[in-house]
Amino acid sequence: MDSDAGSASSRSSSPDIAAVEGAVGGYFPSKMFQGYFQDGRPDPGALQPRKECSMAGRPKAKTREELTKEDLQDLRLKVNSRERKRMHDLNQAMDGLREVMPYAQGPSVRKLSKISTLLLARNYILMLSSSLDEMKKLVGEVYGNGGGGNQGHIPRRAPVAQVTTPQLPLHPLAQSLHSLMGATPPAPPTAPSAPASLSPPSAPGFLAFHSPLQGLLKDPLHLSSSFRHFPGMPCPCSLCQPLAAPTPSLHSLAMAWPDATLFAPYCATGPFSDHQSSANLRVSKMKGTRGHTVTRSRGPHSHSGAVVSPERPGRHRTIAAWRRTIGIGPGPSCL
DNA sequence: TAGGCCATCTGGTCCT
DNA sequence: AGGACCAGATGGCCTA
Repeated sequence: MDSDAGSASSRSSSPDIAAVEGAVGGYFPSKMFQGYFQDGRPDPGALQPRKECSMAGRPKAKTREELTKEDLQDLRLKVNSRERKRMHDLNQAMDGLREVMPYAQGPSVRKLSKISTLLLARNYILMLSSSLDEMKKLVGEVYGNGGGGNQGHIPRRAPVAQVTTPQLPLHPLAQSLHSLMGATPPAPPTAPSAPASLSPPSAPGFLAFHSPLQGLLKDPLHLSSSFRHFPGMPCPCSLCQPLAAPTPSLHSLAMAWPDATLFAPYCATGPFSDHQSSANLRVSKMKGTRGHTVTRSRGPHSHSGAVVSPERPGRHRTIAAWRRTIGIGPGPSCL
């Protein structure tokens, strides 16, 4: 019944999950890849002694033809176990990616599907890249033509949101930037900003989320104290209510729904272009059905049993259904 | 009930 | 030879 006979396999194709999780915030640091190469990859040196030992203490290994039915079964179980572990590691890496994605996370939120995670990650990277380029342009325009020897350094340490005060004529890009920054009200001088644990460590400041307190105050549904608020992400709080027409500006990047920005390429060309599941964002209110680790047998060959605790997906709700539930308007046409 | 998503098994291929 | 990787097949769970 136990198909996990090979669980003690010393080889792994995946990064050491403990090493990855031990990294700050579970983010994707170089540590991850260090862990991958140092801990996850096969270590010939570590294997060598065992091999020698086994060779010394045992008769010559059987050839394929010499393997008995039991031997073949054991081999098959070992292979199955390795494959299972490989897929589990892959899923854990996928979870690590989900953790840093700009999308609501919490016990009451359905996690992104694999394909959605990958597509969102891709578009998120593209969005950050374009935002960074725009930021560079903006900084260059603001400080590059001052001519008064101010080039090359920021004249004051105030946040950008304070730089763009009403007294100053705002460059259109600066206005967009201000809109972005304005999504997060200035914190009191002594009050700490949003906990770092709630922000992707590498996300630029202008992409930071609303503070948890603000989200709680603005969130009429009180979805969850751990509900993350991201600019541009589907969020029931009043700040995120306006639906902006999808334009390439920073402002729209901040205010548009993810399916209009991060998911736009997918909506246009992906398999979800037909109906409500376009964004394939699942939201669940079913506590207890998500994130649980259960043991069950599945698949046509589950005769071997002991299928290793796969994570069971909870109830699925498309983002369209989620919108209906929380009473916000329809999204872009792709939905 | 259909479709989407998922986990698992399995056999083949490639690499060390 | 053994392991990693891959893709196909299969069946379960869930939502619309």
